[in-house]
Amino acid sequence: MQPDHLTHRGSTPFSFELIHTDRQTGARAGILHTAHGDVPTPVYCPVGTQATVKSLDPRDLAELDTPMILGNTYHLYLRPGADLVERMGGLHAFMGWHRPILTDSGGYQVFSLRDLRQVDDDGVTFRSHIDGSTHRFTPESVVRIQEQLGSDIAMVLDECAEPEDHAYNREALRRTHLWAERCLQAHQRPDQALFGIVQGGIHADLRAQSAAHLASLGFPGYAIGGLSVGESKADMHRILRVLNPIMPAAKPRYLMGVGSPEDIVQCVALGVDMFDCVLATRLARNGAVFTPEGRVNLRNAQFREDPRPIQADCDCYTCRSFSRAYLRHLIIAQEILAARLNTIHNLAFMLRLARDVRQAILEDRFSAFHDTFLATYQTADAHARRANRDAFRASRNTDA
RNA sequence: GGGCAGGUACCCAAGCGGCCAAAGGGGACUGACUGUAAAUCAGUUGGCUACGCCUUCGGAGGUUCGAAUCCUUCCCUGCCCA
Repeated sequence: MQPDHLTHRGSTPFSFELIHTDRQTGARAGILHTAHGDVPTPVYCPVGTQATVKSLDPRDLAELDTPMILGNTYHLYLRPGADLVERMGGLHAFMGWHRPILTDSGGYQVFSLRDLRQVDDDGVTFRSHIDGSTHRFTPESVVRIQEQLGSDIAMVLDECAEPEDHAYNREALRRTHLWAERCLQAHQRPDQALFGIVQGGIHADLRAQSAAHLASLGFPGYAIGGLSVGESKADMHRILRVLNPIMPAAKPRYLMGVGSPEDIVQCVALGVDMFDCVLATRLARNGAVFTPEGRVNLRNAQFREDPRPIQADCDCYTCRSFSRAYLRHLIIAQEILAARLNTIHNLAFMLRLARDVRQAILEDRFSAFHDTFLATYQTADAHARRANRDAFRASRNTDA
């Protein structure tokens, strides 16, 4: 369907081409060559956990020029089942998306579904969030499931931990390293890349140790997991600063589960090449949209009769066609179109941001881009927060 | 004209002597959301010179230490009978 994205490369279809490093910041621009086509980096990947980017279809994603999306091992294993997806021709064919797919291993569910699972050195046992049935995940089974799904990039099973507790993170790290080796051993599919995942919470010593150990195993790409799970931005940035100089420069760095628009800009400056995040799509479904001036909650009464599009200079279908007043109406009326139109805009915003960032890097002007973007975006954000805080205080004063 | 059932906050609706500024919905308003158990979740929703006071349960009057709750009367709504 997209011949331009089908660049097969024999038995080693995956590679990372580092094209340019920004002179001032060290931010990187490159290309991921995958079995289903090339992905320019830095890249932001929309999340399609259950073989769909919620509320959109592949045509929408193609129109947005989405380079790559995520799927999820845990969720697709439970429903509809990896065997079924395999019989249906693999995840790409099953969901009608023929560009690259990255699958998460279920490591995040170790964190998000922590009340429903038990971890031991050999793997993780989940009680299904759907029907309560018991399911065992091991490094080998997780690799096998992802091979059945046929994603272009698969992830090792890892233990995404609460970021604070040093002792627990050391244990989780030990297991994650054990599992990384076993995943590598088990992995067979030559048209699929398997990435390792650096863990270690907010602890620089553990992170350094993890990065070194995984590098010694020789993965084609490295993810940074266990961030943006409750720790402060300062901690997240500190850890990225620790990792930036010690992660293999020739391999892609994937910051899992991040982030917001400002996260993308800030973390690219700290050497990250790949991102994925549910934030854009989830916020969209809950009525919040991105603008260059910051996040806007379209439910707010101030937009009731606002004839403007979300963002005047945005070329997405939503901004070309609809007013804030209409979008607000759809949200308030709980119409499904609201989710779709808002999602289209938020993804357009994120994907454009990644493209703009990349262009700025290629032209050695990323530093200025970074400063300008954050000054505009964070100022608006700060204004909004201050206004909210004042309103909150005022309401407290009135109540008390 | 007679009989019956009703009139409670923005709407619907519980309460039927004190624990009632008044349950529960809805609506409205606000916030949160970062490898998706999320088209979800949380808070606010009479006023004020606020650890207390003022106004409010159709209107007016009364009983009572105390009334949304009991009594009288008037107004209004619905149904039934003339």
